[in-house]
Amino acid sequence: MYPEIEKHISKYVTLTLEESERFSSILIHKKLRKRQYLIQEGDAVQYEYYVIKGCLKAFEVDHLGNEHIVQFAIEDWWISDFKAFFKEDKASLNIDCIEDSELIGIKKSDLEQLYLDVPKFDRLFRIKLTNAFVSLQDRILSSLEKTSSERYLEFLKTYPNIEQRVPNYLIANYLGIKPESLSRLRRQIISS
Amino acid sequence: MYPEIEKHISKYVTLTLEESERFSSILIHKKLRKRQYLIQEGDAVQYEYYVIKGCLKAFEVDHLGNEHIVQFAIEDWWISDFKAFFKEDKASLNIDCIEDSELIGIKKSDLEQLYLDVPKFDRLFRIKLTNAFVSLQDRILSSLEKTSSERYLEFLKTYPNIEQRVPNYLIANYLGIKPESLSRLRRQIISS
DNA sequence: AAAATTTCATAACATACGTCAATCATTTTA
DNA sequence: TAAAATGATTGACGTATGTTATGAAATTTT
Repeated sequence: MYPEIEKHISKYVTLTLEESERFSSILIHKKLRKRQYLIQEGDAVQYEYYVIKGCLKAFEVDHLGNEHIVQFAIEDWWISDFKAFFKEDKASLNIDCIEDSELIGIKKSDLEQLYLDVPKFDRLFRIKLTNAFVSLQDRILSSLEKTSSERYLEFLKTYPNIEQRVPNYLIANYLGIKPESLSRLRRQIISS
Repeated sequence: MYPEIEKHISKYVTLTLEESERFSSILIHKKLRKRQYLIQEGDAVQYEYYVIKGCLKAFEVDHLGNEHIVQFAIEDWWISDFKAFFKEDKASLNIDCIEDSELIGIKKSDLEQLYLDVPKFDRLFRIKLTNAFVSLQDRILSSLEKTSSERYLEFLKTYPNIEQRVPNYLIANYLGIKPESLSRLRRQIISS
Protein backbone atom coordinates (compact mmCIF):
# COMPACT_ATOMS: atom_id res chain seq x y z
CA MET A 1 0.00 0.00 0.00
CA TYR A 2 2.55 2.54 1.18
CA PRO A 3 5.97 1.22 0.20
CA GLU A 4 7.90 3.81 2.27
CA ILE A 5 6.41 2.85 5.62
CA GLU A 6 6.47 -0.87 4.78
CA LYS A 7 10.16 -0.60 4.10
CA HIS A 8 10.62 1.39 7.29
CA ILE A 9 8.88 -1.24 9.37
CA SER A 10 10.73 -4.12 7.77
CA LYS A 11 13.88 -2.73 9.42
CA TYR A 12 12.40 -3.79 12.76
CA VAL A 13 10.05 -6.74 12.19
CA THR A 14 9.13 -9.11 9.36
CA LEU A 15 5.47 -9.05 8.41
CA THR A 16 3.36 -11.66 6.68
CA LEU A 17 1.19 -10.50 3.80
CA GLU A 18 -1.81 -10.68 6.08
CA GLU A 19 -0.19 -8.62 8.83
CA SER A 20 0.93 -6.10 6.30
CA GLU A 21 -2.60 -5.72 4.97
CA ARG A 22 -4.02 -5.47 8.46
CA PHE A 23 -1.54 -2.69 9.15
CA SER A 24 -2.28 -0.84 5.91
CA SER A 25 -5.98 -0.91 6.69
CA ILE A 26 -5.56 1.45 9.63
CA LEU A 27 -3.33 3.96 7.88
CA ILE A 28 -4.59 7.27 6.60
CA HIS A 29 -2.91 9.46 4.03
CA LYS A 30 -2.54 13.19 4.46
CA LYS A 31 -1.25 15.90 2.14
CA LEU A 32 -0.38 19.34 3.47
CA ARG A 33 0.94 22.53 1.88
CA LYS A 34 3.84 24.61 3.11
CA ARG A 35 2.89 26.67 6.19
CA GLN A 36 -0.15 24.49 6.88
CA TYR A 37 -0.63 23.18 10.41
CA LEU A 38 -0.71 19.46 11.12
CA ILE A 39 -1.43 20.04 14.80
CA GLN A 40 -2.20 23.22 16.69
CA GLU A 41 -1.94 23.88 20.40
CA GLY A 42 -5.18 22.81 22.08
CA ASP A 43 -6.09 20.17 19.49
CA ALA A 44 -6.92 16.65 20.57
CA VAL A 45 -4.06 14.46 19.32
CA GLN A 46 -5.34 11.10 18.11
CA TYR A 47 -2.70 10.47 15.47
CA GLU A 48 0.99 10.02 15.09
CA TYR A 49 2.47 10.57 11.65
CA TYR A 50 5.15 9.08 9.46
CA VAL A 51 6.66 11.43 6.86
CA ILE A 52 6.66 10.10 3.30
CA LYS A 53 7.75 13.38 1.79
CA GLY A 54 8.40 16.90 2.96
CA CYS A 55 9.61 18.65 6.07
CA LEU A 56 7.84 19.74 9.26
CA LYS A 57 8.69 21.27 12.59
CA ALA A 58 7.19 20.79 16.04
CA PHE A 59 7.42 23.78 18.36
CA GLU A 60 6.13 25.20 21.59
CA VAL A 61 5.17 28.84 22.05
CA ASP A 62 6.39 30.18 25.39
CA HIS A 63 4.72 32.72 27.67
CA LEU A 64 6.43 35.56 25.77
CA GLY A 65 5.13 34.30 22.45
CA ASN A 66 8.47 32.97 21.27
CA GLU A 67 8.64 29.71 19.36
CA HIS A 68 10.98 26.89 20.41
CA ILE A 69 11.48 23.99 18.03
CA VAL A 70 11.67 20.53 19.63
CA GLN A 71 11.82 18.46 16.50
CA PHE A 72 12.13 18.55 12.76
CA ALA A 73 10.77 15.70 10.68
CA ILE A 74 11.83 14.81 7.17
CA GLU A 75 11.34 11.65 5.09
CA ASP A 76 11.31 8.47 7.24
CA TRP A 77 10.77 10.35 10.53
CA TRP A 78 7.78 10.14 12.84
CA ILE A 79 6.16 13.24 14.24
CA SER A 80 3.33 14.17 16.57
CA ASP A 81 2.78 15.90 19.86
CA PHE A 82 3.80 12.67 21.57
CA LYS A 83 3.07 13.94 25.04
CA ALA A 84 -0.55 14.62 24.10
CA PHE A 85 -0.71 11.50 21.96
CA PHE A 86 0.45 9.18 24.75
CA LYS A 87 -1.52 10.83 27.50
CA GLU A 88 -4.61 11.45 25.36
CA ASP A 89 -4.44 15.10 26.20
CA LYS A 90 -4.68 18.40 24.32
CA ALA A 91 -1.69 19.46 22.25
CA SER A 92 0.79 21.82 23.85
CA LEU A 93 2.87 21.79 20.69
CA ASN A 94 2.22 23.11 17.22
CA ILE A 95 3.38 21.27 14.13
CA ASP A 96 3.50 22.90 10.72
CA CYS A 97 4.97 22.27 7.32
CA ILE A 98 8.22 23.83 6.17
CA GLU A 99 7.62 22.25 2.74
CA ASP A 100 4.60 20.71 1.03
CA SER A 101 4.39 17.33 2.76
CA GLU A 102 2.85 13.89 2.54
CA LEU A 103 2.19 11.94 5.70
CA ILE A 104 0.80 8.64 6.88
CA GLY A 105 -1.28 8.86 10.02
CA ILE A 106 -2.04 6.15 12.58
CA LYS A 107 -4.83 6.59 15.08
CA LYS A 108 -4.02 5.67 18.67
CA SER A 109 -7.15 3.56 19.20
CA ASP A 110 -6.49 1.61 15.99
CA LEU A 111 -2.90 1.08 17.04
CA GLU A 112 -3.90 -0.29 20.42
CA GLN A 113 -6.32 -2.72 18.87
CA LEU A 114 -3.56 -3.74 16.50
CA TYR A 115 -1.23 -4.41 19.46
CA LEU A 116 -3.78 -6.84 20.85
CA ASP A 117 -4.38 -8.57 17.52
CA VAL A 118 -0.77 -8.70 16.36
CA PRO A 119 1.73 -8.58 19.25
CA LYS A 120 4.53 -8.04 16.76
CA PHE A 121 3.38 -4.44 16.40
CA ASP A 122 3.44 -4.00 20.13
CA ARG A 123 7.10 -5.00 20.03
CA LEU A 124 7.79 -2.73 17.06
CA PHE A 125 6.36 0.38 18.68
CA ARG A 126 8.01 -0.43 21.98
CA ILE A 127 11.36 -0.52 20.20
CA LYS A 128 10.57 2.79 18.56
CA LEU A 129 9.65 4.29 21.92
CA THR A 130 12.85 3.13 23.59
CA ASN A 131 14.85 4.48 20.65
CA ALA A 132 13.09 7.81 21.01
CA PHE A 133 13.79 7.82 24.74
CA VAL A 134 17.45 7.14 24.12
CA SER A 135 17.78 9.92 21.54
CA LEU A 136 16.23 12.41 23.92
CA GLN A 137 18.66 11.38 26.65
CA ASP A 138 21.56 11.67 24.22
CA ARG A 139 20.33 15.10 23.27
CA ILE A 140 20.30 16.21 26.91
CA LEU A 141 23.82 14.86 27.39
CA SER A 142 24.90 16.59 24.22
CA SER A 143 23.56 19.91 25.49
CA LEU A 144 25.49 19.41 28.74
CA GLU A 145 28.76 18.31 27.18
CA LYS A 146 29.14 20.00 23.86
CA THR A 147 29.72 23.48 22.53
CA SER A 148 27.19 25.09 20.21
CA SER A 149 29.29 24.42 17.15
CA GLU A 150 29.73 20.78 18.08
CA ARG A 151 25.97 20.52 18.47
CA TYR A 152 25.45 22.23 15.12
CA LEU A 153 27.67 19.68 13.38
CA GLU A 154 25.89 16.88 15.22
CA PHE A 155 22.56 18.29 14.08
CA LEU A 156 23.67 18.20 10.44
CA LYS A 157 24.41 14.50 10.84
CA THR A 158 21.07 13.80 12.50
CA TYR A 159 19.13 15.52 9.71
CA PRO A 160 21.08 14.83 6.52
CA ASN A 161 20.97 17.60 3.90
CA ILE A 162 18.53 19.59 5.96
CA GLU A 163 20.61 22.77 5.64
CA GLN A 164 19.45 23.00 2.03
CA ARG A 165 15.83 22.69 3.09
CA VAL A 166 15.46 24.60 6.34
CA PRO A 167 16.44 28.23 6.93
CA ASN A 168 19.33 28.74 9.33
CA TYR A 169 17.28 30.73 11.78
CA LEU A 170 15.10 27.67 12.40
CA ILE A 171 18.19 25.52 12.92
CA ALA A 172 19.48 28.14 15.38
CA ASN A 173 16.14 28.03 17.16
CA TYR A 174 16.33 24.24 17.47
CA LEU A 175 19.85 24.54 18.87
CA GLY A 176 18.73 27.13 21.39
CA ILE A 177 20.90 29.94 20.01
CA LYS A 178 20.24 33.10 17.98
CA PRO A 179 20.63 33.17 14.19
CA GLU A 180 23.42 35.75 14.55
CA SER A 181 25.33 33.33 16.76
CA LEU A 182 24.83 30.45 14.34
CA SER A 183 26.07 32.66 11.52
CA ARG A 184 29.25 33.39 13.50
CA LEU A 185 29.74 29.70 14.35
CA ARG A 186 29.35 28.76 10.71
CA ARG A 187 31.97 31.27 9.69
CA GLN A 188 34.41 29.90 12.26
CA ILE A 189 33.73 26.33 11.16
CA ILE A 190 34.31 27.16 7.50
CA SER A 191 37.54 29.03 8.20
CA SER A 192 39.01 26.16 10.22
CA MET B 1 7.55 -8.25 50.35
CA TYR B 2 8.74 -4.74 49.58
CA PRO B 3 5.96 -2.38 50.64
CA GLU B 4 7.55 0.68 48.97
CA ILE B 5 7.58 -0.72 45.46
CA GLU B 6 4.17 -2.40 45.90
CA LYS B 7 2.71 0.96 46.84
CA HIS B 8 4.48 2.57 43.91
CA ILE B 9 3.05 0.05 41.47
CA SER B 10 -0.45 0.28 42.87
CA LYS B 11 -0.52 3.86 41.58
CA TYR B 12 -0.58 2.41 38.06
CA VAL B 13 -2.20 -1.04 38.18
CA THR B 14 -4.07 -3.18 40.67
CA LEU B 15 -2.44 -6.52 41.41
CA THR B 16 -3.93 -9.72 42.72
CA LEU B 17 -2.12 -11.44 45.57
CA GLU B 18 -0.78 -13.96 43.11
CA GLU B 19 0.50 -11.32 40.68
CA SER B 20 2.08 -9.47 43.54
CA GLU B 21 3.92 -12.59 44.66
CA ARG B 22 5.00 -13.39 41.12
CA PHE B 23 6.42 -9.88 40.90
CA SER B 24 8.20 -10.06 44.24
CA SER B 25 9.84 -13.31 43.24
CA ILE B 26 11.94 -11.58 40.58
CA LEU B 27 13.07 -8.66 42.74
CA ILE B 28 16.50 -8.46 44.25
CA HIS B 29 17.54 -6.27 47.13
CA LYS B 30 20.73 -4.24 47.11
CA LYS B 31 22.41 -2.12 49.76
CA LEU B 32 25.18 0.30 48.86
CA ARG B 33 27.30 2.73 50.86
CA LYS B 34 27.94 6.36 50.03
CA ARG B 35 30.42 6.74 47.13
CA GLN B 36 29.88 3.15 46.03
CA TYR B 37 29.16 2.49 42.36
CA LEU B 38 25.93 0.86 41.27
CA ILE B 39 27.00 0.85 37.62
CA GLN B 40 30.31 1.76 36.01
CA GLU B 41 31.01 2.66 32.41
CA GLY B 42 31.61 -0.52 30.45
CA ASP B 43 29.51 -2.76 32.68
CA ALA B 44 26.82 -4.95 31.19
CA VAL B 45 23.50 -3.51 32.39
CA GLN B 46 21.00 -6.25 33.17
CA TYR B 47 19.08 -4.47 35.88
CA GLU B 48 17.01 -1.41 36.44
CA TYR B 49 16.61 -0.21 40.02
CA TYR B 50 13.92 1.30 42.20
CA VAL B 51 15.18 3.42 45.10
CA ILE B 52 13.77 2.47 48.52
CA LYS B 53 16.11 4.73 50.42
CA GLY B 54 19.03 6.98 49.65
CA CYS B 55 20.23 9.17 46.82
CA LEU B 56 22.20 8.40 43.66
CA LYS B 57 23.41 10.17 40.56
CA ALA B 58 23.87 8.97 36.99
CA PHE B 59 26.57 10.74 35.02
CA GLU B 60 28.63 10.56 31.88
CA VAL B 61 32.34 11.35 31.74
CA ASP B 62 33.20 13.38 28.63
CA HIS B 63 36.37 13.26 26.55
CA LEU B 64 38.00 15.83 28.82
CA GLY B 65 37.25 13.77 31.91
CA ASN B 66 34.47 16.06 33.15
CA GLU B 67 31.37 14.56 34.72
CA HIS B 68 27.89 15.49 33.52
CA ILE B 69 24.92 14.42 35.62
CA VAL B 70 21.88 13.22 33.67
CA GLN B 71 19.75 12.10 36.56
CA PHE B 72 19.44 12.04 40.31
CA ALA B 73 17.38 9.37 42.02
CA ILE B 74 15.88 9.55 45.48
CA GLU B 75 13.16 7.50 47.18
CA ASP B 76 10.47 6.30 44.72
CA TRP B 77 12.61 6.98 41.61
CA TRP B 78 13.92 4.46 39.11
CA ILE B 79 17.49 4.53 37.93
CA SER B 80 19.75 2.66 35.55
CA ASP B 81 21.75 3.27 32.42
CA PHE B 82 18.52 2.92 30.47
CA LYS B 83 20.19 3.20 27.09
CA ALA B 84 22.36 0.18 27.89
CA PHE B 85 19.51 -1.57 29.68
CA PHE B 86 17.11 -1.27 26.73
CA LYS B 87 19.65 -2.01 24.05
CA GLU B 88 21.45 -4.71 26.04
CA ASP B 89 24.68 -2.85 25.60
CA LYS B 90 27.60 -1.80 27.79
CA ALA B 91 27.07 1.12 30.14
CA SER B 92 28.17 4.53 28.95
CA LEU B 93 27.00 6.05 32.22
CA ASN B 94 28.26 5.71 35.76
CA ILE B 95 25.89 5.60 38.70
CA ASP B 96 27.06 6.08 42.26
CA CYS B 97 25.62 6.78 45.67
CA ILE B 98 25.47 10.24 47.18
CA GLU B 99 24.13 8.66 50.37
CA ASP B 100 24.00 5.10 51.72
CA SER B 101 21.19 3.60 49.65
CA GLU B 102 18.82 0.68 49.41
CA LEU B 103 17.58 -0.45 46.04
CA ILE B 104 15.33 -3.02 44.45
CA GLY B 105 16.66 -4.46 41.21
CA ILE B 106 14.76 -6.07 38.35
CA LYS B 107 16.53 -8.11 35.73
CA LYS B 108 15.60 -7.43 32.12
CA SER B 109 15.15 -11.09 31.19
CA ASP B 110 12.91 -11.69 34.22
CA LEU B 111 10.89 -8.63 33.36
CA GLU B 112 10.34 -9.77 29.79
CA GLN B 113 9.16 -13.17 30.92
CA LEU B 114 6.87 -11.38 33.36
CA TYR B 115 5.41 -9.32 30.50
CA LEU B 116 4.48 -12.51 28.70
CA ASP B 117 2.99 -14.16 31.79
CA VAL B 118 1.17 -11.12 33.16
CA PRO B 119 0.35 -8.54 30.46
CA LYS B 120 -0.59 -6.07 33.19
CA PHE B 121 3.11 -5.53 33.82
CA ASP B 122 3.71 -4.89 30.17
CA ARG B 123 1.18 -2.10 30.39
CA LEU B 124 2.71 -0.78 33.62
CA PHE B 125 6.22 -0.52 32.23
CA ARG B 126 4.98 0.94 28.98
CA ILE B 127 3.28 3.70 30.95
CA LYS B 128 6.48 4.29 32.86
CA LEU B 129 8.44 4.48 29.62
CA THR B 130 6.07 6.99 28.05
CA ASN B 131 6.20 9.07 31.23
CA ALA B 132 9.98 9.01 31.10
CA PHE B 133 9.92 10.02 27.43
CA VAL B 134 7.62 12.91 28.21
CA SER B 135 9.78 14.18 31.07
CA LEU B 136 12.85 14.15 28.87
CA GLN B 137 11.02 16.13 26.21
CA ASP B 138 9.80 18.59 28.84
CA ARG B 139 13.36 18.92 30.05
CA ILE B 140 14.58 19.77 26.56
CA LEU B 141 11.83 22.34 26.17
CA SER B 142 12.68 23.74 29.56
CA SER B 143 16.32 24.16 28.56
CA LEU B 144 15.21 25.99 25.41
CA GLU B 145 12.65 28.25 27.05
CA LYS B 146 13.77 28.99 30.54
CA THR B 147 16.53 30.91 32.26
CA SER B 148 18.94 29.12 34.55
CA SER B 149 17.21 30.38 37.66
CA GLU B 150 13.83 29.24 36.39
CA ARG B 151 15.33 25.84 35.74
CA TYR B 152 16.87 25.76 39.20
CA LEU B 153 13.49 26.44 40.81
CA GLU B 154 11.90 23.81 38.57
CA PHE B 155 14.60 21.35 39.63
CA LEU B 156 13.79 21.92 43.30
CA LYS B 157 10.18 20.99 42.58
CA THR B 158 11.18 17.87 40.64
CA TYR B 159 13.40 16.62 43.47
CA PRO B 160 11.70 17.73 46.71
CA ASN B 161 14.05 18.59 49.57
CA ILE B 162 17.05 17.50 47.57
CA GLU B 163 18.92 20.74 48.34
CA GLN B 164 19.43 19.44 51.88
CA ARG B 165 20.84 16.18 50.58
CA VAL B 166 22.91 17.04 47.53
CA PRO B 167 25.73 19.61 47.36
CA ASN B 168 25.01 22.62 45.21
CA TYR B 169 27.89 21.93 42.86
CA LEU B 170 26.18 18.70 41.80
CA ILE B 171 22.92 20.54 41.25
CA ALA B 172 24.81 23.10 39.16
CA ASN B 173 26.35 20.27 37.18
CA TYR B 174 22.91 18.77 36.50
CA LEU B 175 21.66 22.19 35.35
CA GLY B 176 24.65 22.59 33.05
CA ILE B 177 26.08 25.63 34.82
CA LYS B 178 29.07 26.23 37.10
CA PRO B 179 28.69 26.22 40.90
CA GLU B 180 29.77 29.88 40.97
CA SER B 181 26.90 30.74 38.64
CA LEU B 182 24.40 28.80 40.74
CA SER B 183 25.66 30.60 43.80
CA ARG B 184 25.00 33.94 42.08
CA LEU B 185 21.54 32.84 40.97
CA ARG B 186 20.67 31.71 44.48
CA ARG B 187 21.67 35.07 45.90
CA GLN B 188 19.50 36.87 43.34
CA ILE B 189 16.56 34.59 44.06
CA ILE B 190 16.83 35.13 47.83
CA SER B 191 17.10 38.91 47.50
CA SER B 192 13.99 39.13 45.31
C1' DA C 1 38.57 18.57 70.18
C1' DA C 2 41.67 19.24 66.46
C1' DA C 3 42.77 18.52 61.84
C1' DA C 4 41.50 17.65 57.35
C1' DT C 5 38.33 17.86 53.85
C1' DT C 6 34.40 19.42 51.62
C1' DT C 7 31.31 22.92 50.32
C1' DC C 8 29.91 27.55 49.44
C1' DA C 9 30.44 32.41 48.51
C1' DT C 10 32.68 36.21 46.54
C1' DA C 11 35.56 39.14 43.53
C1' DA C 12 38.05 40.40 39.27
C1' DC C 13 38.41 39.47 34.82
C1' DA C 14 37.58 36.80 30.25
C1' DT C 15 34.54 35.02 26.88
C1' DA C 16 30.49 33.44 24.48
C1' DC C 17 26.24 34.67 23.29
C1' DG C 18 22.29 38.03 23.06
C1' DT C 19 20.54 42.56 21.41
C1' DC C 20 19.93 46.05 18.24
C1' DA C 21 20.64 47.99 13.90
C1' DA C 22 22.08 48.21 9.20
C1' DT C 23 23.01 46.10 4.82
C1' DC C 24 22.82 42.91 1.13
C1' DA C 25 21.31 38.81 -1.40
C1' DT C 26 17.68 35.86 -2.53
C1' DT C 27 13.09 34.49 -3.09
C1' DT C 28 8.27 35.41 -3.44
C1' DT C 29 4.44 38.09 -4.74
C1' DA C 30 2.01 41.59 -7.20
C1' DT D 1 9.68 43.36 -14.13
C1' DA D 2 9.19 45.83 -9.97
C1' DA D 3 8.16 45.69 -5.27
C1' DA D 4 7.99 43.34 -1.14
C1' DA D 5 9.22 39.90 1.94
C1' DT D 6 12.53 36.76 3.63
C1' DG D 7 16.94 35.25 5.13
C1' DA D 8 21.91 35.79 6.11
C1' DT D 9 25.71 38.44 7.59
C1' DT D 10 28.21 41.85 10.09
C1' DG D 11 29.38 45.34 13.66
C1' DA D 12 29.00 47.67 18.15
C1' DC D 13 27.82 46.94 22.52
C1' DG D 14 25.50 44.70 26.78
C1' DT D 15 24.83 40.75 29.80
C1' DA D 16 25.19 36.20 31.65
C1' DT D 17 28.08 32.73 32.51
C1' DG D 18 32.86 30.75 32.72
C1' DT D 19 37.58 31.06 34.85
C1' DT D 20 40.69 31.66 38.37
C1' DA D 21 41.75 32.64 42.92
C1' DT D 22 40.82 33.22 47.79
C1' DG D 23 38.77 32.64 52.11
C1' DA D 24 35.15 31.29 55.26
C1' DA D 25 31.91 28.01 56.92
C1' DA D 26 30.36 23.48 57.52
C1' DT D 27 31.16 18.73 57.72
C1' DT D 28 33.80 14.63 58.22
C1' DT D 29 37.65 12.19 59.84
C1' DT D 30 41.26 11.35 63.01
